[in-house]
Amino acid sequence: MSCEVNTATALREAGQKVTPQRMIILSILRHANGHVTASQVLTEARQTYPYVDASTVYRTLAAAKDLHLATETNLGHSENQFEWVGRDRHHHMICRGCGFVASLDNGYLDGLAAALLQDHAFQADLDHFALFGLCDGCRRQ
Amino acid sequence: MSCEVNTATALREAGQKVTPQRMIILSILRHANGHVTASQVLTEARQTYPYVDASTVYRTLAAAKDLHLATETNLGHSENQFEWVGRDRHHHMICRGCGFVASLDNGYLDGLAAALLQDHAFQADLDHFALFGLCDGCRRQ
DNA sequence: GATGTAATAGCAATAGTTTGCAGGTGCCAT
DNA sequence: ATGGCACCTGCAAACTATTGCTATTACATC
Repeated sequence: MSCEVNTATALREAGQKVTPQRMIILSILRHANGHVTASQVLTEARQTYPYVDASTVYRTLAAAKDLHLATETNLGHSENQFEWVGRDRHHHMICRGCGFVASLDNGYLDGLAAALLQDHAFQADLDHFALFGLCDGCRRQ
Repeated sequence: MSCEVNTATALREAGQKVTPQRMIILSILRHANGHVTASQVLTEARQTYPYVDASTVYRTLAAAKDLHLATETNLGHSENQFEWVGRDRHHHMICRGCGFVASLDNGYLDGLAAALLQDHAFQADLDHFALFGLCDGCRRQ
């Protein structure tokens, strides 16, 4: 089963429709291999299908986020970053001193998710977190 | 020592300047007792000092965030929420189904912060987190 | 294959946020 | 008290994101 079919099925199962625009947008996201901004997605989508609107990109990305197909993260810039949720769930540590971004394994938040579910019956979406702070170098200063 | 003096000292120690606008903005934030949006701060600030600009509010709030005097959080609406960092640090669980917001004690993230510091020498700012997910009611549906 | 319905796309308007710049101001050192 | 410098402010413009509306389209059902 190709990934396109997966995407389409996920949309349909949520009672949403599969449209060319959505498939283009989500395909771009999936093949981006990393973070992309909404405007990057828009620019690229228009190369295939010139009349894609920005609002469609935002709405599609928001829908994908709700379905856990994608994540939206503010990495400290003005534009939010979107990323396909693949097999390698991870988080980010972002140094507020030097801007350095490091990845963080999912395991660190598993315990938190379990505790929230047990104590508060709250099922947290801990797909992709941006943790701001200070890296070793900046902390010593 | 009054809180105004604390605020002014914190600014100065960071090499920043104490101006009327900044003191008004931060005073509003401090006495808001909860979340406020940038535009609420702006509106209120103008009652004291009519020519405060929105950009000044944003810049001041960003500066306060860097100094850990305030937090900025996206609670799922289009406007970000700002809050004074007082003694009662807390986090939020936000249901993506019904929008319900619940508070979460700081303790849940202490372990995470300690682990990050030990394993990655990264000092995370876990002042105020927004955790999205599903509440008990919405999860059962 | 035709049909009805609910969801989506595009457009335009609006809202929220950030940035560049020129002039003004706080504050440290003298 | 004064001078100088770095920082801050307000303005305007650019940019990012959201929303209402109408026409269109996907797709389940017949």
